[in-house]
Amino acid sequence: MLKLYNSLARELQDFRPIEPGRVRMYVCGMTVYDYCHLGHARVMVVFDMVTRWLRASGYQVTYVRNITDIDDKIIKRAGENGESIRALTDRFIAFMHEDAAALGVLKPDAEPRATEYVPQMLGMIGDLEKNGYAYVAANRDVCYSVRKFAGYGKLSGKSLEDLRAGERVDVAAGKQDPLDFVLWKGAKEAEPDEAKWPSPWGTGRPGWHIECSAMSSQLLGRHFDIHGGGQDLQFPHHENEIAQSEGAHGSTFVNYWMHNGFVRVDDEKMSKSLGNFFTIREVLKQYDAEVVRFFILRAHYRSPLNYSDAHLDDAKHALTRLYTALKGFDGEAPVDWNEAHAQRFRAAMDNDFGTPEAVAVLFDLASEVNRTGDAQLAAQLKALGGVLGLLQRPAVEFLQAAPASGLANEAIDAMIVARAAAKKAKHFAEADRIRDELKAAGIVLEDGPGGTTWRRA
RNA sequence: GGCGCGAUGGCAGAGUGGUUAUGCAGCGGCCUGCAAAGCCGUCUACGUCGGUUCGAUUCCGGCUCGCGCCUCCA
Repeated sequence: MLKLYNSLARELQDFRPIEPGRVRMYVCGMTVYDYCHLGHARVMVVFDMVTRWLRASGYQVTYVRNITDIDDKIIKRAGENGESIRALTDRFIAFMHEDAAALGVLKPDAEPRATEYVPQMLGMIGDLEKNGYAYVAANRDVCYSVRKFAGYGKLSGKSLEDLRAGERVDVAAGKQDPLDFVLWKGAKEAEPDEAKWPSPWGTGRPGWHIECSAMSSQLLGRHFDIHGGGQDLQFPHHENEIAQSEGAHGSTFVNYWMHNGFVRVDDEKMSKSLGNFFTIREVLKQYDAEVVRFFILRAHYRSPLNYSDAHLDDAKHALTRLYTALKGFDGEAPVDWNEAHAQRFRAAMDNDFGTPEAVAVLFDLASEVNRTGDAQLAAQLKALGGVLGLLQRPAVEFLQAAPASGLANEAIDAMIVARAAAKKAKHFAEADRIRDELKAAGIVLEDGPGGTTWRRA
């Protein structure tokens, strides 16, 4: 039985889908006006892992991850670049897909773009108005009246009073309550036509939160199983989603809320506003994408994850150990779930997606493979790694994966041949010289019974 | 100020009321021409003060420190 930590209840709960055998999950994706950074990588990898584990557990999963392609920052950036909003967002969606693919993230079942669901959002705002939750503010924005929604604060654990006490934002013109948020933003003269849609409340564009309420109910139904995203979305974004969806539909929105922890740099949250972020493609110039995925999965999804070169190097060495164990085995087989390691793996994953422990099982399995040379266990190792989206390449390909600049394979092979000749002639000084030369170039030699193999350090 | 999370060995990072996490790094040994890889063995732990208990790193409370949210942010 899968247990997961439900942010809404703030406790570990047994997972029971609404419909037996079927899971419907929605995750808040990216706002596409810039490259994805490591924080985005974490969300993508974490919920990819969740999807894979649910599927491995026999569920039929429908996974939706949205794309926010209209908001203040997008309008601003497109203006700065002198390009259309569509051109800007299309470009960064393509980059996002490249990054996701590199990290072994499978495509969600649907990736709705906000701009394609404006009619559904308007319908929902209409329902909210009808139900008494929405009002038109003095500045023509349509706002949500949080005090009308009895459950406001249930996800973030905040009360309206607490929130008001810490108020540090200027109250937008015309809001009845500082915490009210915008459902529909009235159009500004200076904004491009591309950012304007007609509506019963005048020309404008959607507020940020309404898209997720509209798209999730459209694609998954009004009531679905899991809603995920980064911890920073818990408040106000997800709190507002609940207020909108439950206010409009009058029924429960989501059963389980999952929030992944932040990626940090020097013990501080990596974020756009702090400017301390590394883009995925920046990191991938230096590290193999699978190392980055492994680095993310080696920590529990709710824990903070500190980024540094030293930690990535550590992850690389660790992953190298797993691939080294797999070297020389090319058999593949589906996971044998009756086998002892697989059972431990399952127990770890069923405990709130305990990937750190699941990865530890992989290492135990690797030791066993090294000790016994058992091909079946090697296949099991590869298959279990596959459940996490790891270890699927031929071992030699990973071990010899070439960095941007480095010695060509042919040159390495030639030097190994020369060294073998020197060794045969007992010219060990010459053999060692060649080995040292390769080592200086980042190539490590390993002499085995079947000859010499190499890998990149 | 309000709300919440966390503090584990040199580093990273799990977990558990009493028995080895795991990886990297270190040390000793085996293997090797010497190495590397691998194998065997091994050293560094559970912030602090109290409480509960036969027994607490694990449960409860105080304290200290760190982090997050309360503003766009995955």
